[in-house]
Amino acid sequence: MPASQTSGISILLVDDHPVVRQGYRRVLEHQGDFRVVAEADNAADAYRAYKSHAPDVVVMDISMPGASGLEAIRNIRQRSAGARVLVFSMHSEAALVKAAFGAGASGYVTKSNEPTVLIAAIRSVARGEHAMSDDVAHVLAMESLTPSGSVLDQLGEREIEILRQLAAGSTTEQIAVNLNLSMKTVQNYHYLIKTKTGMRTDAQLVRLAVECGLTSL
Amino acid sequence: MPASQTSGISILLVDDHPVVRQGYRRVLEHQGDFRVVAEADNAADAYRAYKSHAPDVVVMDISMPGASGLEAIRNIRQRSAGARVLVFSMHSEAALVKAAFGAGASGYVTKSNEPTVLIAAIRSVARGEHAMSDDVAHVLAMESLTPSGSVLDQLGEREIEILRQLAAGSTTEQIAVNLNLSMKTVQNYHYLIKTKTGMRTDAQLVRLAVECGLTSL
DNA sequence: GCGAAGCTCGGGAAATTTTCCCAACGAAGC
DNA sequence: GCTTCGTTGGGAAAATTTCCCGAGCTTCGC
Repeated sequence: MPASQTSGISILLVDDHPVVRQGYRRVLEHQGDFRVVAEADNAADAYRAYKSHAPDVVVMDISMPGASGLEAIRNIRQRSAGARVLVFSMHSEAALVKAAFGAGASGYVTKSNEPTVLIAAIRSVARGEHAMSDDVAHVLAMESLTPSGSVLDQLGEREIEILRQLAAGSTTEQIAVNLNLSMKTVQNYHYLIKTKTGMRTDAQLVRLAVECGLTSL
Repeated sequence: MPASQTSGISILLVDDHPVVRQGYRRVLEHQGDFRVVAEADNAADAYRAYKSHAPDVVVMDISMPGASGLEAIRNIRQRSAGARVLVFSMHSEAALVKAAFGAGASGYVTKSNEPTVLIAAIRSVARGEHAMSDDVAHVLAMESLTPSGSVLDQLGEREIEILRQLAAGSTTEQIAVNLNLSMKTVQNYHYLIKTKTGMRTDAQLVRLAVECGLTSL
C-alpha cells in the first residue's frame, strides 16, 4: 500500500558487493523513472530495508554469504504479500530458479544479460507481471521436457544411493563394501548414472548431487 | 608504449557479465579522467582488445568460464611486459591472489570493496605501482603467518588452474584445448594434483576446490 | 496365472584412463 | 655453474570405463 505515488519506480538493491551495487544503481538511475531508495548487502538488512522503505521492486542477488537470498524473499513476502522481488543472479540452474519462484520471487534475470533486459524485467515486475530472462526460460523449458520433475526421478533407489556416495567422495571399493556389492556392480551403476543424467565427468555428478540436495557442500 | 597521452587513464574492462561491465563503466567514467576504451567477456577477446587498444590499465575479473583470466593475464604480459592488469574478483583466497600476481597482475581488489577502493587502485596501478585492497592484504598476511597455509599452497599456478577447471566439470579434452596443452599433460596434472592433495577421487577434488574458494556451487 | 516391464546384480571385452617413472627445458636461487 | 622447481609430455603396465548381455526378482495389468 505505501508504494511511492510520487511517480516512477522505487527500488531496493540487494547484493553483497558494494561496487556491483554502485554500478547497478547508476545503470538503473540512468533510466529517468527509477529511484534506488535503499541498498542492502545481506538477507537481514534487506528485510529491514524493505520494512522501512516499502519499495516497488526489490532487485536481489540470491548468492550471498550467510542466510541466502531465498530466506530474505520468504521473509519479505511473508509480511507483505504484494511485495515484488526480482532475482538477479549469476546462476541459472533450474533448481535455483524454481526455489526462487517458490519462495515468492516475481522474476528472475541472470547477470549474463544486457542491462536492457534487467530494466525491462523491472518494469514488468513493477506492473505486477512475472518476468524471466530468455536464458532462464530456456533452462526451465529444457528441464520441464524431462517427464520427471527432477533429474533424480529417472534414477532408481540404488542409483541414487550410489550417486550420493560418489558425490560424497567415496571410492568404488568403499561403496561396494558399504552396500555389499561387487565393485563391478558399483562401476556399472556409476556408468549408468552418468549416461542417464547426461553428465560427462564425476565433477559434474557432484554438482548435480548438490543441486538436487543429495549431499551438501 | 602507446599509453594515451591525451590525458586521463584508458581502461579495458574484462568481465563475463554485461550488466556488471556496464555498471563498472558508469562508476569509472564518473571519474572525470577515466576512459573505458574497450570491454571483453572472455580471455581470448581480452587479449585481442588489449592488442588493438593498448589501454593503460586492464581491470579484469578472473573467474570466467573457459580459459580463466589467469591465462589472459599471462598472454597479455607475454606480449607486452609493461601491461598493467588489475584483478577485480569476488574471491580472496591466498592461493588465487598469489597465482594472479604470479601471472603478472599489478593489483588485486575484491568486489566486496567500496568503489573508491577500486578507483584508488586503478590510479596506483596506472602509476606503475602495485595495489591490493585491505581484505586481500589481510588474507595474504594471515596466510604468511601460518606455516601450514591452505592445501592450495602446495600447488603451482598451472595445477590450481587445472584443478579449478576439473572441479567446474570440464573434461580432460576441454581443459587441454582451453589451456593449449596435450591431454597427456592434463592427465599428468590431474594425477599430480590428487597425489599432492591426498584426494582419492574426483569428487573429493571438487569438494576441496569448493572449500578453497576456487569454484562455487 | 502369465507375460511385460523394471529394477538389481554381475560377467565379458575392448577402449580409455590412471598411475607412476622418466626426460627435457627454462627460470629462479645459491 | 649448479641445483631446484615448475611445466610439458612420452611410455607402459595396471586399473577403470564403457557398452552389451543375461539372470533373478518384483510389480503391474490383463
